[in-house]
Amino acid sequence: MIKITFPDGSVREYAKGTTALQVAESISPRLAQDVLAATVNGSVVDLNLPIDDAAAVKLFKWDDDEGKHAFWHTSSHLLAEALEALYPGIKFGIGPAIENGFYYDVDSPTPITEGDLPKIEEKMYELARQKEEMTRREVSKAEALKTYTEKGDPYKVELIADLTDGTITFYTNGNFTDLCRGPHLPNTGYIKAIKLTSVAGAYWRGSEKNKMLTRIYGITFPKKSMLDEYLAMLEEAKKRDHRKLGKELELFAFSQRVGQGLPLWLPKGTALRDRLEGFLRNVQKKYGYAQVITPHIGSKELYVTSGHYAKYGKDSFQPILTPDEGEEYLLKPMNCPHHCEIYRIKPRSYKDLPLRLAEFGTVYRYEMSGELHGLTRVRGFTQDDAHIFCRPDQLLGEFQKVIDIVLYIFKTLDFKDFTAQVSLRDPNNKEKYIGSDENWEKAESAIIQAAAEKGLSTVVEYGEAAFYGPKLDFMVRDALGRKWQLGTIQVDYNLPERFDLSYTGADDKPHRPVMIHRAPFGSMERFVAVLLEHTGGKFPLWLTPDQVVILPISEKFNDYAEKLSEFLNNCDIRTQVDDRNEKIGRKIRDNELKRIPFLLIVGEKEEIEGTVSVRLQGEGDKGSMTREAFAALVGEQVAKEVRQI
RNA sequence: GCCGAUGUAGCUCAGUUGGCCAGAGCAGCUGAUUUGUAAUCAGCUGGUCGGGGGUUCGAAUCCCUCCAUCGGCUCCA
Repeated sequence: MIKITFPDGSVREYAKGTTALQVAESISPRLAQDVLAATVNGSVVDLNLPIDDAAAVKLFKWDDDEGKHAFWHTSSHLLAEALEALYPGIKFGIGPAIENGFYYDVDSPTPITEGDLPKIEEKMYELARQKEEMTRREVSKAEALKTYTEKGDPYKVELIADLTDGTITFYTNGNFTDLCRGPHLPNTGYIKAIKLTSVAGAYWRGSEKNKMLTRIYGITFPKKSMLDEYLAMLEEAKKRDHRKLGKELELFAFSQRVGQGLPLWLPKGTALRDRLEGFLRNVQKKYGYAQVITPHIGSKELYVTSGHYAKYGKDSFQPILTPDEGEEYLLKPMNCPHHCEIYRIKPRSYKDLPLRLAEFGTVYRYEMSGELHGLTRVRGFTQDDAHIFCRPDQLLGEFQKVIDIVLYIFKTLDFKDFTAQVSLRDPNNKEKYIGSDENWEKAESAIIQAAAEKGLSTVVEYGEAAFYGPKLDFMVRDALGRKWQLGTIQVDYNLPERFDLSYTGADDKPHRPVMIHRAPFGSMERFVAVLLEHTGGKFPLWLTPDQVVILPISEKFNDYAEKLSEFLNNCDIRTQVDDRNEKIGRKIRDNELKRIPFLLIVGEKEEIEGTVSVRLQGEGDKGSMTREAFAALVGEQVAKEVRQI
C-alpha cells in the first residue's frame, strides 16, 4: 500500500500502482467523470499512469488550466491522426495546446485550405467516437530517431535531436504515434465537440528563414453546449471590434489613397482623443511635467547619435532628402532624441533634476504590411510620451511615481484585467541590445525593485526589452483576448551617454543623469482601440464625444430644444439637438445606436412645465426633471467618474 | 515581408455551368406627415463590380499581375 496526500492535507491509502483516475473513482463517480489531468508530486501526469510510491496528488478538471491543457493537447493528437488518415505522407511539426484550444503545424503534400476543415472535423469526430486509448511509451533516443527517420518526418527528427536520451516518450492513439511529453486524456472519447477555426502559415520553429508550414487551429470541448457558448462569445466579441465600432460611431477611418496604417481621426474621434489628452495633461501637470513640442522629422545624424539608425534605419521609412544639399532627414520614429537635445540646451544642475519633459509626439514607423491591424498597429501614431531626466538617487522614486500615474489612469478607465510585465533582455542574444552589462543590470534591478515596492504582481518576459533598456509594460486584452501593450515605463542609461548628457552635482563635478521613457497610454491610437473594445463604444460620461441629445417630439418644439441645448452647453454639458422631421421612436432608436448616454425628450408637456424627460441609453425612460436638476445630475456623475488624485 | 482567405452603391449583403441596360435593405436627396419613448409613407439619386492586363462573339463571374482588407506567422524603437 502507498499513502496519497491530497491538497487539503488529508491522506488515504491505495494499492501500489493505482492511477490518478482510480483515485478519483474512489472519491466519487462524478469526480472520475470530470477529472482530466493530475499532478503527482507537482508534475503533471496522465490519469492512467500508475503511482508506485507515496505521493501528493492533485486532480484537475475542465475549470483548471491543467485540465484544459491536457484536453486540448490530446485534441491536437486527434487532429494529427485525422490529418494522417486524410493526407497520406503529411509531415508533422509541433502541435501544442494554447490559451484557447490547440494547433498543429504540418507540411502537407497537398495544400490544406479552410474549405477542407469540415471534412477534417468529420474525421476527428469519427475517431473520437471510437474512444481510442492514449498509450504512453518510453523510448530511447536512438529508437526515436530511427522511427522518424524511417517514417521520413524531418521535423520530428530535428526535435528529437535536441532532446536528452531517457526523457523521450511516444503517445499512440489509434494508428497515430507522436513524439510527445504528455500528459494526455486516457482516451479520445472525452472530446465531444470539435471546431477547427482557421488555417494559417507559420514558420518552422518560428524563424522566417525556415520553411513555412501550415498551421491548423482548433478548439474542442467536453460538451456540445460549451462549443455553442464559445462560438456565441466570439460573435459577441466581433460586435465589439474597434474597427467596426470606429466606423459605426465615426471615430476614425482609413483611406487607401492616404496609405495603409495611417489613421484619419474624424471629428468625434478627435473630440474623444483630445479629452483623453487633456485628462493626462492635467495629471502630468500635478506630477511636475513640462509639455514640449518637437518637429516631426529630425536629421539622420540625430538618430545616428541615438543608435536608432544603426539598429532600425535601414528597415525604416527611407530618409527624406532636401532638394539642393541632399541632406538626410528621417520621419521621427520616437521622441527621445529630440528631448535629449532639449536637455542639452543649457547646463543642468543637480538642483534642476528631475526634469520631466512631456509631449504628445506623433511618430512614424515602418511596420510590415501583414502586421497592421486597425488602430492597434499602425504606421503613424501619437505617443503620450515623456522623458524624465533624473539623478541616480531619484530613479526609484520617479519610476514609482510613473507607476502611480499608470494605475490612476487604469483605475479611472476601469481597466481591471491587466498584466504588468517586466520585459528584460534575452540573455542568450545580448548583441541585439546596446549598452554595458553593468548599466543593464542596474536598470533591470531598478524596475524589479520599483514594481515590488509598489506591490505590483508582475510576470517576467525575457527578450522583450527595448534595445536600449528594460521595460515595465502594462498589457491589456482586446475583445478577442489578444494582448496589447499599452502603458510602458523604461529605464535607460544608454541615451544619456550617447548624447553626453550631464549635470553639475553638489560636488561641482559633472555627472550622468538617468533617463526614464514612459507612456501611460502607450499610444493614443492603441489606447482608444482597446478602450473601444472594453466599453463596446459606451464610453464613460466624462469622455464620450456627445453626452446629451435633445429629441423634440415634433418640429414645433425645436425652439424649446435649442434653448435647452444652449443652457446645457453653457453648463459644459456636450449637447446636441436632433431636429430632424422624424417620429420620436425613430429619433430614440438612432440616438441609442450612437451610444449617446442621455436622451432628453421634450414636447408640449415639458415646454409648459419647463422640464425635460430623461432617457438613459440602454435603460429607458427615467421620468422628468427641471433642466437645472438634470445639469446637476450630469455634473455629479462626471465628478464621480474622474476622481481627483 | 510570408501562408491562406476576401474585395459588388456611403454601410450590410444578393448575384458562378460566362449571356437581356448589375440587384435589395439601410443611409442620402425631394415631397407628404407634425408625430410621446428603439425603424411613418411615397418618389428619386447613387456602382470605373478593388486597379491594370489577358482569354472570349460576350467577363462581376475564367487566367495573370498589382493594391487593400481579414486570420495567423515573423517583426515590434
